[in-house]
Amino acid sequence: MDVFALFSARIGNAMQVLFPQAGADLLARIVVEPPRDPAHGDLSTNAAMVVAKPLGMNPREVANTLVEHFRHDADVTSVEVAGPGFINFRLAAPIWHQVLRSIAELGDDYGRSTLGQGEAVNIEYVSANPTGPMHVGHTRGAVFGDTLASLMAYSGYEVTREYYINDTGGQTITLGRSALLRYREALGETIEIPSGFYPGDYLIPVGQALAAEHGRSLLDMPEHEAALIAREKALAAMMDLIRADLAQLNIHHDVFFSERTLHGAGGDIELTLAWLREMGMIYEGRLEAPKGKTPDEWEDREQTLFRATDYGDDVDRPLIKSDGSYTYFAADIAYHRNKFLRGFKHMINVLGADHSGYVKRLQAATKAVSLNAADMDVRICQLVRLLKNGEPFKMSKRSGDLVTLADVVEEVGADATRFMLLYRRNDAAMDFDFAVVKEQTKDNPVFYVQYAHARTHSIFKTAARDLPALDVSRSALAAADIERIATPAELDLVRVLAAWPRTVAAAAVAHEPHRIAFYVHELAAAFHGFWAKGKDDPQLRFVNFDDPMLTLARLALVDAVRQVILNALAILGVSAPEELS
RNA sequence: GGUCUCGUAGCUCAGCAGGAUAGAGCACCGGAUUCCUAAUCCGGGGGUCGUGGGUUCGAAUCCCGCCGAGAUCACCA
Repeated sequence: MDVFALFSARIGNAMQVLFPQAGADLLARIVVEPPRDPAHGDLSTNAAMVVAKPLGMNPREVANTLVEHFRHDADVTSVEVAGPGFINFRLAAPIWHQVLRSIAELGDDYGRSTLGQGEAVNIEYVSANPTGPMHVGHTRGAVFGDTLASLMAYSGYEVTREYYINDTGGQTITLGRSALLRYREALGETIEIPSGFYPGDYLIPVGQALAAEHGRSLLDMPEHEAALIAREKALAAMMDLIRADLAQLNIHHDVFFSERTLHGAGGDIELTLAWLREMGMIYEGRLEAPKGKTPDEWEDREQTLFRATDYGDDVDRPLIKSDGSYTYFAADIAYHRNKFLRGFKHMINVLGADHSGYVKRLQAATKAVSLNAADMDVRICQLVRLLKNGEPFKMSKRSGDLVTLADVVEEVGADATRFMLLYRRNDAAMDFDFAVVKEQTKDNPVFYVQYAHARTHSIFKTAARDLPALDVSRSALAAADIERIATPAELDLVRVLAAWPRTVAAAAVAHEPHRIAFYVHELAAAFHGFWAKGKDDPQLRFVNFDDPMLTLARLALVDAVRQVILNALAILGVSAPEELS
């Protein structure tokens, strides 16, 4: 149950009855939300202010009419007009008790919704080039995309997690040639790796595998042929490497889409270009050189262009290179048409900061190939600056100067990595300080939240120790006399729990998983705060020797907190240990 | 030069599809431990929300100009 949704509906209905002259579009602007200042009550609505002016009425007059309507509502203890025309509600205890029952009943599903109405969403993230292990730069987008996918799935969307493999083009040839050098090395030659090649150690096993499989036979064929064989081996090995890296953060994709399958005669690129041509979205023309910074090798030539400007892009985009092959973007248009034809009307791409210039053309492509039937949201993850005690930090174990994802996970663990990366908005650059992340104090939000969860379990242990006769099974908790939850401090905690469904829905709509991280931190704080009240006032302790029934009711509250923390951490992909060592 | 993102307390950041006196953590100051894990809690000081306009009953939030920081700019993927 979502109290805000409940009252939003009730207030909407009341307004419709009381002010039939107000249109549906006007009523849609009414918001029911928790006031920023808790002193103003539990719920607040702007209904009167929204409606007043268009109806030529005084806001307070409208408000008073609505207040009269709710004055005798049993679920409302007080309702009053405030400020310029806000209406503040204070809800009766039974409403909060219903929230607790609802959490117990729904369990893992408390917060789950049908917001997405089962619509298919394709979320593409990571899509790192298969030329080496994952580095930190990829990690933020990987965690963000994975969590967004979980969030959307939890909110009723049919989510497909997709990875686009760039397994064609010049860099893959370079990869093949680099692997070939390692092959020679495996055969006993002393090699030197020229600049422009991939120098990382991670290609050594690929060279060894090639030697084991082919003996010396690759040496007898032309380099470019041997490189193609080496390329296949290397690509497969790199994808295995990347999958293993992602698995360390519990990130998995449903679909690995190979760019290569788009190419070739009768392939998607060819079909898409033919279709675009038919639709008049392609023409032959010239582009102006970019102003300010003219590339050295700029060549003014007539080329095949996609009318991206018709769909909001800044310039039209080339589709065919001077050597006759397709541009990367041509493949990307075909790829997004492929997504659309697979039934996705909602697409989300998670990209790194270096792709910010790519957003408009991607959206243009999506609009064009779907004839405006699909939407594309591009979430840019800004840079992560690695620090150690405030100093810029570099580690390198596996690949040149880069800090790898595996390095980070090894250093701070998967939970901390995920949580810290999610405890920021995606579109702001962030610092990631290893020293802080490794700390096990309240300065570290991961441990703060996990500790709150562990504490809920610890309370149950205490209860079992101190009141061994008390039945605290699931069914006993469900039958607890929940009305005993009545002090203001307890109800404040329930209020935080009540905000969970609303928080999830808002985060899903906005595509902002960080809100989940902030919420669960807030819930942990509310819980720790209530726990500490038991120090000053033993009556507020969860476990009360003299009153087993009150204890049981309080344990039901603790269980609800446990459940909601668990639900939030599940979306974030962070584990919820029952005790911290 | 174009485009995109960001600019909120000394520091790191929230601010929920414009709302009522702008919040949290760190740091700083002062408290709480015979008692459910002090891995925690309570209190205090500290901000012209970069800046100037505009829209609105109402702007940190939306629009425009300017200043500053970062990213990016055909034929790489």
